[in-house]
Amino acid sequence: MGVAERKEREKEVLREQILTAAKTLFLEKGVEKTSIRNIADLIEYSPGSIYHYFKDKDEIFYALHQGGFQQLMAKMLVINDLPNPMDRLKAMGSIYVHFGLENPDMYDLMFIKEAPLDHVARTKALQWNEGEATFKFLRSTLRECMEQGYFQGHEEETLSFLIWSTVHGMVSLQIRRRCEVVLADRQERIVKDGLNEFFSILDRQSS
Amino acid sequence: MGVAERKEREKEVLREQILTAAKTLFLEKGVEKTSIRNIADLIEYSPGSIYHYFKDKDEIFYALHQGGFQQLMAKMLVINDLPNPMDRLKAMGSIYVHFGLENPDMYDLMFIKEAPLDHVARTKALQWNEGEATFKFLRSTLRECMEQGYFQGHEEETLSFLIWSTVHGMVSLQIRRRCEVVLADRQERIVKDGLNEFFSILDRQSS
DNA sequence: TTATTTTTTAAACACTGTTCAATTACATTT
DNA sequence: AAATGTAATTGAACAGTGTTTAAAAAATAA
Repeated sequence: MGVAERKEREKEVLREQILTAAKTLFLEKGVEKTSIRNIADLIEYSPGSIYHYFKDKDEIFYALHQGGFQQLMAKMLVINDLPNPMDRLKAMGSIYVHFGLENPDMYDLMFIKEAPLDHVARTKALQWNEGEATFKFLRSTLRECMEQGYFQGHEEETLSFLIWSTVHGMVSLQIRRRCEVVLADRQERIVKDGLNEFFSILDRQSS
Repeated sequence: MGVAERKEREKEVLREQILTAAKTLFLEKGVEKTSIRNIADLIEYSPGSIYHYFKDKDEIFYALHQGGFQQLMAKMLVINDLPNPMDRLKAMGSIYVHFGLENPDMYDLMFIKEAPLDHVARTKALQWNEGEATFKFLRSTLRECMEQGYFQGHEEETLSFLIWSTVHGMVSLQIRRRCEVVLADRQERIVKDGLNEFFSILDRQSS
């Protein structure tokens, strides 16, 4: 009687096909220009059939953004090698910024676009788990830094938010093309240079 | 023979009507949900007529974003009262953040949305003048701070970008609903609290 | 008045996300 | 093997989008 299980698996296969097609199109054209009909064309199904696997377009891009968080988290895990928490904190910053610069569309979806958060808001009950897990990771690293005497007089959660904001700010200004304000020959390097300035400030935050 | 001038004025009046209608709709529904047909309905013209005054939708929202920069710049000018450049720098940060929190849709248009920069890119020759003027204002304030001994060992343009990124990061994470990661009762205050943590770090950057 | 230019319009084009009744495919029961 | 019931799939339709264009209307100039 394994037929129900088999059908369940087949359903999962098609769900993955939809996501793969969506990701392919999204990475070459962006979210807005990836239509349900485009996705349907690519997997050779009718547009309506997509709606048997996802309740709307936002849910598709929510699922893609989840994949992005898995990618980012996998990269983050290598910092566990570093014994010094301050080194870990800076490594997290580097990984985060590089992920954003190398995967601008995925970063955009994860941290700028409205679609994933719209989906979270509609399917109430849960919060934005993906962001929460990443933020907790930053918080715990910062806590260890504070235990070693860094950032005295600061509040852990607020300072975590401030640090996240700094790296997010740089990456998102770059992705959304607001770096035109700096000299043309600097635009390529401004985020990496900014990150190093940030590190030198962080280093000075010990007692 | 002032007829050409009169017609020029009349054309300008209608242009302003379009912008006023666009701003009204945009502030209550956002950019994406403000359609050319909506705007046309509001000013009681046909949709096609809009295109005699603006070459496309992006140009309309570019014009609105210009208005936002005028608003922000007007608020910024009051800092000239402060004699201490470090006070001015912090006041700029406060004004910037408060502007973003009080005018989230306009901030979004100015610093996050693609539309205005798409228009800048299409009408080549010029860069993003609005952003550039604001950035220069920050740079000159920071330069004065550095002349007074703050931020030694830092590079002016890069540090300006870093500071801008920090405040932009906080505001944009809030506007795009990524602040759900902090405790619910903190979400209202997290940006203002973060700004204060930032100020305390800035204060420590003197020799 | 006629001619010319400018402004305005309605219709069309090629799209979009989403819904839904009807059809097809498949598994279970008789 | 035939009939039944369920799940998957489809095509058409709905109500919208930005934009273009030929034609009409209005305003100005001759």
